[in-house]
Amino acid sequence: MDDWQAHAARTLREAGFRTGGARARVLGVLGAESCCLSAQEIFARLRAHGSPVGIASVYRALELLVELRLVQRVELGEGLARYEARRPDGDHHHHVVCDGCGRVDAFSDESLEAALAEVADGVGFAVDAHDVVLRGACGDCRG
Amino acid sequence: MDDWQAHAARTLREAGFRTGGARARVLGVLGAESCCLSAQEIFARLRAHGSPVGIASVYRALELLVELRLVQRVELGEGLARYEARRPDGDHHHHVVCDGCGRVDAFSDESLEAALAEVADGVGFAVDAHDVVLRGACGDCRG
DNA sequence: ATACGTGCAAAGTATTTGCAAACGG
DNA sequence: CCGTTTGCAAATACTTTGCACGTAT
Repeated sequence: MDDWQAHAARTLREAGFRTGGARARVLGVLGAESCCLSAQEIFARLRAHGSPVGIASVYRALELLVELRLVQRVELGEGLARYEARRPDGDHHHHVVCDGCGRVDAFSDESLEAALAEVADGVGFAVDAHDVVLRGACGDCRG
Repeated sequence: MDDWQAHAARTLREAGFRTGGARARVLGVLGAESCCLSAQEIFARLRAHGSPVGIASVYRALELLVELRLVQRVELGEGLARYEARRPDGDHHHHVVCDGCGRVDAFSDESLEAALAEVADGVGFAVDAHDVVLRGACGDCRG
């Protein structure tokens, strides 16, 4: 569970980046959370924790982590971006969003992944990531 | 091809909305375009065409059209929303985005849709829409 | 005539950028 | 030490809201 954080820190160092300070604290927050967080949420948690981190540093750290493929950027139709750790395997999932209350659940499915892999070969791009978002009404909001 | 525009106008009227003015002009732009446009792009086209439409009206029209399920809202990771006509059938597609140059292509795949339909039954939500975005390098940007 | 729609301008949020000070190696 | 990283504040960009005027029905 903490594996990812160590892996990410090592990858950063190997790529020539320093790891002290804000960058490491962002890693800490993302590593502790299983699902997607917004930049503002990460910022708020760090501040609540007493870290005098700046919002700009959070954005810069996230941008770098996405570039290094350590973090996945996700958009759920809220007009903001969310970020989550890209863990080695077994954890790959997608999201379903409630149009009524905004609730977000995660799901994963083998045959969906298989279909996606096949489609990726058909388009003319070298695909290295994908996102799926389902949209509808959750149990509480149906009626 | 123009079918959708007429269908949308009729749906609006039946739902009790008036169709003159900005609303109709937004329909015109969306109906003429096969792929996703941003609110700002729609606004720019109308202005270029000489229509003194306001950006707020474009956003309000799009919000309404999305609510009536006449338009699909799409996010491709650019930090803005895109919109495209929801045509009856045969036109359902998804997008693949180049991380290098931002180029967007469309694709569609039967077995992917089948997998999505099956997954939709498994989550606890009443799913009524889905989005898939593939991300990678286009032919020109690979190297 | 009257409620709905519209354009403009101002406000609100998320995100980016410039810069001097702080910091890691 | 020296270049990277950071926090702050200002700037951008997209989107929403308030309001008075115009318009379809």
